[in-house]
Amino acid sequence: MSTPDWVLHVDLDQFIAAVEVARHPELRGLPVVVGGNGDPTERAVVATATYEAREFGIHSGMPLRTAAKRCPDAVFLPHDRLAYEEVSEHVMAALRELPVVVEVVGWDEAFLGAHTDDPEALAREVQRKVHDDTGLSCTVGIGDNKLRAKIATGFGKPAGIFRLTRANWVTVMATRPVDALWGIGARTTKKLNELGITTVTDLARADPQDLATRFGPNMGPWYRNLALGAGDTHVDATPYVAKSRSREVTFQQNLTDRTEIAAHVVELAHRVAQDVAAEGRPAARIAVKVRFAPFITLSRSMTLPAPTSDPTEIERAALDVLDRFDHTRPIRLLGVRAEF
DNA sequence: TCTGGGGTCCTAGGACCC
DNA sequence: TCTGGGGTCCTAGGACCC
Repeated sequence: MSTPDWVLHVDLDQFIAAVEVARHPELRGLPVVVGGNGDPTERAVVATATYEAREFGIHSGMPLRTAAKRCPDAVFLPHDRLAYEEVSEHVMAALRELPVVVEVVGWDEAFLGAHTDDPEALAREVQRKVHDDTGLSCTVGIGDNKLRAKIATGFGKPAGIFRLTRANWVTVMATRPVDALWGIGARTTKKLNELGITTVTDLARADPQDLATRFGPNMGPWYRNLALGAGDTHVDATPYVAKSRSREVTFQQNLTDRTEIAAHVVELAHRVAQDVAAEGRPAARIAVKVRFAPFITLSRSMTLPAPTSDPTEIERAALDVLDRFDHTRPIRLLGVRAEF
C-alpha cells in the first residue's frame, strides 16, 4: 500500500504455550514450559513458558535443566514446529480478512498497514478477530512507523493496546536503557555503555561520526536513528522469499569419531537438499557450521562451481567444507546451510 | 544458567580486474 | 621498476531477531 496512516504490530501472547494449552485444556493455569523434546535433562532451551512458569524466573532461551531446577513441578512439553506453523497460518489468514495490509514477521508476529482515524478501535477489532477465529490472545502496538509500533507492543503485554508515536516518544523512552530499542542487544549495549552511553537520550545526543567510527558506517548512525524513534513506514504484503535454508543439530554427547561426524554432515546435507528442492531454485553456496566443545562456533563455506539442487553435489560440497576445519576438539553441534 | 534451531544483515580483509 | 584508485566477489565472523 501507499504509506499507511498507522502501523500496527500484532504479537500473539505466549504463542507456543498458548497453542499447547489450547489442545491440552487441563494445563490451563499451570506452569508450562515448551522446548526440545520435552525432556528437561536434555541439552535444549526453553522456547516459551506460560506466565505461571515465568513467575519462577523461567524465560525463553534458558536451558531446560535450569528451568527444571527453578520449577521442578512445571509441565515440560516437546517443541512441535508443524503445529505452530499451522496455527500461525490460521492467525495470518484471519488478519488478512481485515481492511489492512499484512506483513508477516514470524510465527507469532505481523505488521499491519492501515488507513483509519481510530487506530485503537482497529486494534480492538484485530484482537476480537484473532480471538474469535483462533481462540488466541494478542497484544497490539500502534505506531507511526514499524519501530515505534514494535516497541509499543512490549508496553501493551499481555492482551493490551499501546500507542507510541513521535508525540510521546521522548516521554516514554528518554530515560530507558539503550537495549529497550529493537535492534540493540546485549553486546551493543555493553559497547555503548563503555562509551558512557546508557540511555536512549544519551544515544540520541551522541555524535554520528563517533558512532560510525566505533560501529561501522551504517550501523553507527543507524543506532542513533533508533534512539530518535526513526523507522520504516512501509508495510509490504509480498510473500517471504528465503535467502538461505539450514539444518543443524546439537548432540546430547559430544562427537569425536570422524566417520560419525561425516555421517551426520551427510544427513544434514540431504535434509537441506530436500529443502532446496522444495524451494524450486538451486543453491549457490554451501556452508558448514561446527560448534566445538566447550562452545566455540566456527563456520566455513564455498561458492558452488554452478548453482545446483542435486543432493549429491550438495553433500559433496558439505563434506569438502567440513574437511577445512581443524578437528582438534570434540564437537557439540553440526549444521549445513544452503544459500540461494 | 554449561548455553536450540532457523533466519537476516553488516563489516572487513584479501583477491582480482581494469 | 614502482605505483594510483575503484569496483566486485569471496570468505569468516559478529550481532541481532523470533
